[in-house]
Amino acid sequence: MSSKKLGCNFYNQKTLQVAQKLLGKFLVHKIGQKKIVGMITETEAYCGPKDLASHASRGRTPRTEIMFGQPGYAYVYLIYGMYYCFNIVTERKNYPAAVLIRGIISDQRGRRRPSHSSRQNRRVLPDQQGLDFINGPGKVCRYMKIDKKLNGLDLTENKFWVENRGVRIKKPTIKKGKRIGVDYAGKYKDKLWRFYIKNKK
DNA sequence: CCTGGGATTTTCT
DNA sequence: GAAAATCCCAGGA
Repeated sequence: MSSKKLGCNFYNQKTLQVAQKLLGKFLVHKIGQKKIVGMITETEAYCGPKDLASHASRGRTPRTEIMFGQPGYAYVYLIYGMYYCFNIVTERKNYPAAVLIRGIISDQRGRRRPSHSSRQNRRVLPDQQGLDFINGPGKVCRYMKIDKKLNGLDLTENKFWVENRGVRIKKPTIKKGKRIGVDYAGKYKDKLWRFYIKNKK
């Protein structure tokens, strides 16, 4: 079985590298006896203190402190009052960088979404192969049951991690695009720092 | 196809 | 007090 949890060394590489290498890796969240699993299909890189799209570009704040920490930790924040976004901290301590997980595929067909405010009990629509495509950082967190309690968690421990199951994404199947929702970021807004697997978006 | 607005709360100014 | 690394739905063309 080639199923190996990614360690600190993996995350301590250039963020643009980590963002691409995370495609095809599996996110695992263990809750009691159960695991929620999804294969990562879309990521975005947030690279260093000068990246105006990054929360860390305005320096250390209570929220962004984790981005300045060790690689391999979870950075989870709430946006628009109702959605969480999950990132993985990359690169060395004191260099603020992270990869946002924007999309996954799950093989757990027909799961009900966790109830959420007034919108309850809607199903994730499976495709013909019985896979659930989950596109968007807010939906990834809803599906994986990621919330602020996981902020600051060490992803090399045994609660929430990323593992390699031997899926290899060939270079030509990795597509690049502009990051989403960062029009305010000046010359950084058009960087092609979003990565996704061809035909899995 | 497109545009616009509501939900809801943390964060920074 | 405004904006935010979002999502969903309604309405018009």
